[in-house]
Amino acid sequence: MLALVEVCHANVEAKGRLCACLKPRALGRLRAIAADSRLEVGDKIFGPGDRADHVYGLRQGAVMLQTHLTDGRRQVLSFLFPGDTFGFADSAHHCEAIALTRSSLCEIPVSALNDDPLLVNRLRHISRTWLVDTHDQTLRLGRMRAAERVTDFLSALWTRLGSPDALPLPMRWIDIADHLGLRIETVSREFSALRRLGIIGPLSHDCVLPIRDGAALIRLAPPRPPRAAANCHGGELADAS
Amino acid sequence: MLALVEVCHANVEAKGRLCACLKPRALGRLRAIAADSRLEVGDKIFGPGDRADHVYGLRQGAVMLQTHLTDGRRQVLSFLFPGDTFGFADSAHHCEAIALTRSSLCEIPVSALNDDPLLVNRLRHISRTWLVDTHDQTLRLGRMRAAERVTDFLSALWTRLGSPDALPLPMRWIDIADHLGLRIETVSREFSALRRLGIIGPLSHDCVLPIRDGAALIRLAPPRPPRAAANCHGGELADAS
DNA sequence: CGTCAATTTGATTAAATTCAATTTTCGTGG
DNA sequence: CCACGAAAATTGAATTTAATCAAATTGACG
Repeated sequence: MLALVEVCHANVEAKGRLCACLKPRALGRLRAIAADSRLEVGDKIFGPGDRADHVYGLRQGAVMLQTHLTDGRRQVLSFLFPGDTFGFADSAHHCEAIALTRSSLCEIPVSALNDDPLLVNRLRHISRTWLVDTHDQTLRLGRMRAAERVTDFLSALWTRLGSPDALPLPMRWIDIADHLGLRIETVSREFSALRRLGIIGPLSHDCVLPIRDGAALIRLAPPRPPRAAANCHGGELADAS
Repeated sequence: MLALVEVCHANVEAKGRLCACLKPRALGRLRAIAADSRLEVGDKIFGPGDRADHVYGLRQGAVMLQTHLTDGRRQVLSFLFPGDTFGFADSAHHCEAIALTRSSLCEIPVSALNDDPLLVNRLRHISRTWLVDTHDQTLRLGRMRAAERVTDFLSALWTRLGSPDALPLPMRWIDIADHLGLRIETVSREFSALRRLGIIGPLSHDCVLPIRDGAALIRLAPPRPPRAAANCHGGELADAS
């Protein structure tokens, strides 16, 4: 089964497709060492303190990363979708990874990743993408108001998933609230406002949000300065192939 | 001149000391390819869109990383101190690096870093440290109130610099405000409150903040679950030496 | 159909921002 | 060395935003 190839086509702007840009031979090696696993809703993939000896590629479903304060306050660090690669950490993980839906992922032992220079480069690229992404989130939390956080979150996700007609939102409001530094009520109010404006439709039974006016969604999010186009085939990857 | 060795001893918990854990031979190689540069207050090291062909080790002084929205709102992503390594990015930088004080740093061409597997590992370790750090900041912005952000920021910095009697704060209030997602007035009020409690002293002329009661500072910051001790000599570095 | 959980909506409150002065600090030049 | 002006920091209201409190509504599921 060509699982890893499927992953490659899963979504255009995934937070790192491990197998992207790999030549057939390297892809074959990767396929040989990757193990499959299936998850039910709420399953924990790893938690803080767990030994970080694998990286994970999300094939189907959705996952979130989160941390807690000891008093229970929670921050959802990010939502992961098919194609995303995660689990980067030193000896131990510092956050928790939870399946939002029934999911399937492939686990790759980090030891195996050190052998192939192409993969090492690929991983480096992915972890840099992660850093940029996290900085985006920092800006969102630090300098945007509630309505902006919601529209920016939605428009970023919409763009990342390739501007589809409907956005999968497999998480609950409370998860979005804990991601955006807001309360459930505020998230609900902002979604209601967007619905009233005709920008989004009502969330369907199967947790899919119709995007009625993507352009307006992007217009409502605070604009960032144009970013140089990141080319997956360029940069440090070139000199390794 | 043993600049990179100096860097190594600069501070205990730096956001990555590139030369840490290097054997003499590798250190020699690194020293051979590193270039020095000196910066004045406000100097830009790189900006968004600039080609990311070097990584930087801060030897003396202080630097901040920041991003902007087009309407001018700013987020200070992090403050860097001697020993910190920065500049990780794909082909282009996505944020701006500005010298807070007269500084000196060493520039290392990324091309040179790919040769030594020990350095590659070291860089991987550092960029993971970065990710953890950024996630800490996400939690701070997303789930802490103003007073907590300030005490958590100060106590983290205090710990990172080795619990000194006085903390160097070479940035202006506006920079701290833009880092913590607050306004200058709020930052000022919180510092005043801590001063009234006798936890900190008045900021001295040379931008040094006396820490009168570090234990109280840490007690006021919202506690995080205990984190597994990260050992610089352990983890993935072991299998490369 | 009834129950429980999640969401939505409204009213009130608390927190931080904004606005508005002052005060302090710092650099410059007399 | 001191005076002056500009910039930064402090402090005090007033205002705004989002949180909190409190129902009411919707929806999933047995």
